[in-house]
Amino acid sequence: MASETTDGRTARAEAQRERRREALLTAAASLFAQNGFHSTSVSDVIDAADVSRGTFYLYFDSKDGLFLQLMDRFTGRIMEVVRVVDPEGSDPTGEILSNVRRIVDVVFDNRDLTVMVLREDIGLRPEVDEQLSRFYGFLRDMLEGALLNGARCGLTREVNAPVVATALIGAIKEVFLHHLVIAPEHAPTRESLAESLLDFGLRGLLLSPDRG
Amino acid sequence: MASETTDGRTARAEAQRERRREALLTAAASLFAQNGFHSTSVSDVIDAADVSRGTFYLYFDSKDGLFLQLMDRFTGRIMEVVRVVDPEGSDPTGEILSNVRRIVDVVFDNRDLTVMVLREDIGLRPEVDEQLSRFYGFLRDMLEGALLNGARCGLTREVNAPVVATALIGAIKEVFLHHLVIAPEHAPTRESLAESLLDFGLRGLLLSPDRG
Amino acid sequence: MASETTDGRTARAEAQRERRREALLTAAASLFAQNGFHSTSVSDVIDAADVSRGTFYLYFDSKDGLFLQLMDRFTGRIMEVVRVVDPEGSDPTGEILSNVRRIVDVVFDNRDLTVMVLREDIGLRPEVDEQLSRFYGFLRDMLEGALLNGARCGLTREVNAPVVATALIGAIKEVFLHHLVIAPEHAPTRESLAESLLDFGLRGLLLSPDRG
Amino acid sequence: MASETTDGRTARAEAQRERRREALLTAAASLFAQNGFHSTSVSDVIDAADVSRGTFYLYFDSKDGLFLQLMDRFTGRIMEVVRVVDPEGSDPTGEILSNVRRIVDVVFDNRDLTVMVLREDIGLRPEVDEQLSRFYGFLRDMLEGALLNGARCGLTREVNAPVVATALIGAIKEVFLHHLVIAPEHAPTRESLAESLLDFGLRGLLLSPDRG
DNA sequence: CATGAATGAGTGTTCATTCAT
DNA sequence: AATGAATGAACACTCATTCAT
Repeated sequence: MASETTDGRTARAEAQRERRREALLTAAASLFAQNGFHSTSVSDVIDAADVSRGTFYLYFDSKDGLFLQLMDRFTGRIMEVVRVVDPEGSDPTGEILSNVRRIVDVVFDNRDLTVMVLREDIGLRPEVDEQLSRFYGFLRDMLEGALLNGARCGLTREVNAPVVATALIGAIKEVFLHHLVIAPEHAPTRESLAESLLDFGLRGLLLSPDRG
Repeated sequence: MASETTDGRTARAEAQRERRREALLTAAASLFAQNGFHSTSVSDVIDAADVSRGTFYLYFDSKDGLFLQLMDRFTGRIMEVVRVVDPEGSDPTGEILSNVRRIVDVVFDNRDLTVMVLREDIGLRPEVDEQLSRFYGFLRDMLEGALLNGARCGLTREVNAPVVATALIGAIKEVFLHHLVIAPEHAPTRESLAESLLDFGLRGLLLSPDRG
Repeated sequence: MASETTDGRTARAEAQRERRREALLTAAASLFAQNGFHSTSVSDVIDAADVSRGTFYLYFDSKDGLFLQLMDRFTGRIMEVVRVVDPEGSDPTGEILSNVRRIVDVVFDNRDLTVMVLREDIGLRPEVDEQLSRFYGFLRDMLEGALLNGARCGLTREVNAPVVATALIGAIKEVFLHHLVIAPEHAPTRESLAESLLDFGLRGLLLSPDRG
Repeated sequence: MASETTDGRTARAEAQRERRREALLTAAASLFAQNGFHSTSVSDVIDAADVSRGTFYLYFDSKDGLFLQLMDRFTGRIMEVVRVVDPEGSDPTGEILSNVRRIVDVVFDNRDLTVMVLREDIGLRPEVDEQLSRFYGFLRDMLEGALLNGARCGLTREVNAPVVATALIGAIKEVFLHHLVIAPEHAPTRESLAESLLDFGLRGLLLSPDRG
């Protein structure tokens, strides 16, 4: 009985802890996305989450630590939904489209996280860098692999895979950033966005590749 | 004679001024590129330029003013070098390649400025925003115009011009950022970089455009 | 019990806060009185109050805000103590004397505040101005009203009320400033000061009013 | 001849010097009057006088030195026009009125200087203090003497001379300050101002001195 | 576990004064 | 004599982090 009560208490406390934690993360994501990391103070975050100053540091090591956890969430969710495409499978471009669609879904369902990460620059703080490098490295490897596979199977042209992979990542980032931050009022539907991205990436612009 | 002496003195003073100014701009560009705007203090800049605190404010209104001037330099140099492409001219893709080559030249000759600008986020400080918006707006207009013209002349496929223009800008930014910051040791030659960019942008990835 | 403990803690914390606050206000009043607003830096104040830099801004918005609060204290205490004089009452000059005595008391009990306010000039900082205007406006209205009432009842001569009210204020200010700052060693007693002020204000200098 | 030429040059140079000096003094008086000593920078002064930075320090030791010279001008002009009143002369109150009129004239003819001095507080900078003390001491002595003389001759009542002298000075200062700074639009004529001051000072407010 | 008062290093900026030309 | 570029100490203020309660 006593232990059950204690468990009950512990459970309630645990739930409370989780709620607080989530409140802080959500508030921070929103603020970081809206005003950037530097312009968001710990005060802003604890005010928005309605949590005391000291409590903040019970949940996170530092402002940087909070940011890293948020970034972790985002990169994790993206990496979860990206699947290796088998170029010799029955429908490789369909698989690519599925990947893009799933990414678009994660992005649209985590706007604040996305904007926050897209805004963060590489090369400034070591820990952030390390994580972002891992993330973009993962994406780049995925894309490079697909490009090489595609070329090997005669599906795609032979291209400078590292450059093109980087370019594709940049293209995707910019399109998302544009529609989430700069001109959110003109945001297309998820489906049309996914198709435009794919269309652009796969087919390029020339009417016939032989004319260039 | 007297006036010549005076002129000589004035000219020498003027030259000295210009040297100081340049020292400050160069030092600042390097620091902003390396550590970002927020992590670079005025103290860092004046230490690097070996100039006193007060002198800094003789040359620039504020830290923001300095940043804006640097950004101006970069955006100005890029915009100087981009020419409208006539899709009905004798060699439109050649003209595009020339544009890309000139941009690559400006970027490689102004690494610090490039990195500094590429790192700067839109949506945080109004004055910076305004200028960046103008810059990217200019690029986007240029690209959209080219896409529409190309489509009208039957040179390129009809695409969602705004999205594709945005994607192209992102692709270019990421490639530059990657080669200047993330993996400078793997930087390709200017020429191969220009060609890869063009190749990617114009031709896409699929072997035949009909296969998508 | 638990709540009592909590209350006790809260109360103790509250008292500590109030002590700090008072230390800052007192230190600042003394420094402002002695060296003036401009020559007193925030560093001076926090050194005198033995408080850290950040703590200062926990209690006051700004150096200006601190000054305004001090001014508020003084003007408030004076205005609390001034009563409208009924010229048709049984002893109007007695009531005036009471007012003067009460003012003298506030002044002598708040030397630093008095000196600080008397030294502050109108016409330089808007917020200070506003408050000083209200204060002197209050005094002027009081005096003008008394002069007009007095004249209506045949108690005083008809005078240029606005000018005379201003002159009386100046007279009082100068006398206080003189005795508090310039020659504090010759300071008369409160009583004799009050009487001299009144004597001067009410009766003027001529032996007989008919001789001027 | 040569010496005449030199003299001519010297004279011209001297005149030029004097003109510059005057330009600086005039500009400074205006700025000090309008914005106060602390809010007026050396830059403001040299801009207004159209003189270079270095030149300023050829004419004045420091910003403080400039202020002292201006104060000197004002106190000198006032002290020049104040004459000792002979209480046993044929028209002592007439002489007092003449004094007041002359002071009013100096004040109205040197508004900037007057405002500047009236705004300056005693007790902050030693050199300014010394001079202001001399000035107000002079006025006070003058007034105290007159009061004692007047009382001795049976012209005025016996009053607490030091207090009343101080009060009179304060009254005059406040009235001038009020009409020059706070409400210049309601400024009375010189004559009516002089009369109001005198009327107030000499006759006080009570209808009959016996009724108080 | 939760609190919020306290901290102090650090920020961008100003300005009276100096001095080489 | 005249200039104006250069100086650097000083300023008001911020904010991530700590810790006694």
